[in-house]
Amino acid sequence: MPSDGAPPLERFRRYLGDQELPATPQRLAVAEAVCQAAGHVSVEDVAERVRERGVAVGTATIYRTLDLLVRSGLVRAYDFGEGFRRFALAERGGPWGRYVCTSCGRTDEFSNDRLERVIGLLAEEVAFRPHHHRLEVYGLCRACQQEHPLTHAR
Amino acid sequence: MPSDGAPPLERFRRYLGDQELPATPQRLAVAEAVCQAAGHVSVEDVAERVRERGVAVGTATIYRTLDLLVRSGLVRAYDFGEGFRRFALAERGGPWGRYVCTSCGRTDEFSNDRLERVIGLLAEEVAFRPHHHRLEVYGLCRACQQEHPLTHAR
DNA sequence: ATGGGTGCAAATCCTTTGCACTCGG
DNA sequence: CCGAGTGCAAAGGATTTGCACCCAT
Repeated sequence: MPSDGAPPLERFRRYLGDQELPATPQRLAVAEAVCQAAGHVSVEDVAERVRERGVAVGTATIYRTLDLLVRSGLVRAYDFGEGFRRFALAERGGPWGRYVCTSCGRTDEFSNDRLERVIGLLAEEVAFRPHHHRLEVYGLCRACQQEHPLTHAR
Repeated sequence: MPSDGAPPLERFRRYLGDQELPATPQRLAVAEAVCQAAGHVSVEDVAERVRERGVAVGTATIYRTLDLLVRSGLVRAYDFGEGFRRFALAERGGPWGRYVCTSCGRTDEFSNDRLERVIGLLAEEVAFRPHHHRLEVYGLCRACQQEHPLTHAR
């Protein structure tokens, strides 16, 4: 149910309406900040974006609104092991896989239909109904395969 | 290079030797606690296990030793979004996938050769050399598909 | 004696919570 | 006037760090 044809912000408005929650300027500003961001934003990123648009929103409200966005299914929370969470629009068809270089830390996103299909089939075998998934592949990126023979990162 | 035929503790000893680091009783106790644990242990779990064996180890040392274990490649750190990290032996052939029920929170581990092969092939296409990977599939477990039409969890 | 490892406690950092204030109805 | 949403600051938890102490070399 997280996705249909309407623009993200409109969907959020609708969600708020359904839940009998007021669509305050702060909530909309936070939602807009996350929706217009390219990748996975941190709470700090959101605060910065919101501030740039001239809207003052307290940290607590940002966290509370992100929670709403996640509950609404519009946004998804990620934990990349950085010690804090990131948030991103839960676009249907968006990338759900990442290559993480354990040497330089650089990451690259991807997604693949065949892989997705295999995952779905496997889930079906154990009667699990998948909603979405996330794959992290750790290893060495092209550049680091030649340099550093071995290094690690937090 | 994380895996060969030797028992885990022995490999850790070897790693410490290679790095010119002393194999102190605390380090070995922590390593043993993680190696003998069945699943993914938290720092608190480790502290408890170590204490049960009558060895006194400070929290800081547990964290420092876990860091060493991760660097050695023997142990892997996981972040299941619980707000703290878990650690587990990086066994070759161990499960690397998880079904996470977004309704009841229950998880189930798995791994699959075919899937692994597809992942390897995809990585090869972009010249990424995978070392290990982790797949998280979110959705509804068999039980929750019937009850709660929709619920969410942190 | 010397360098490193440890343990304790203080310090950090992200996130949540308590509470008084404000605004719209 | 009332209830909900906010912002601030304090609280909470996990993890890291500073520093004195202790041990093995």
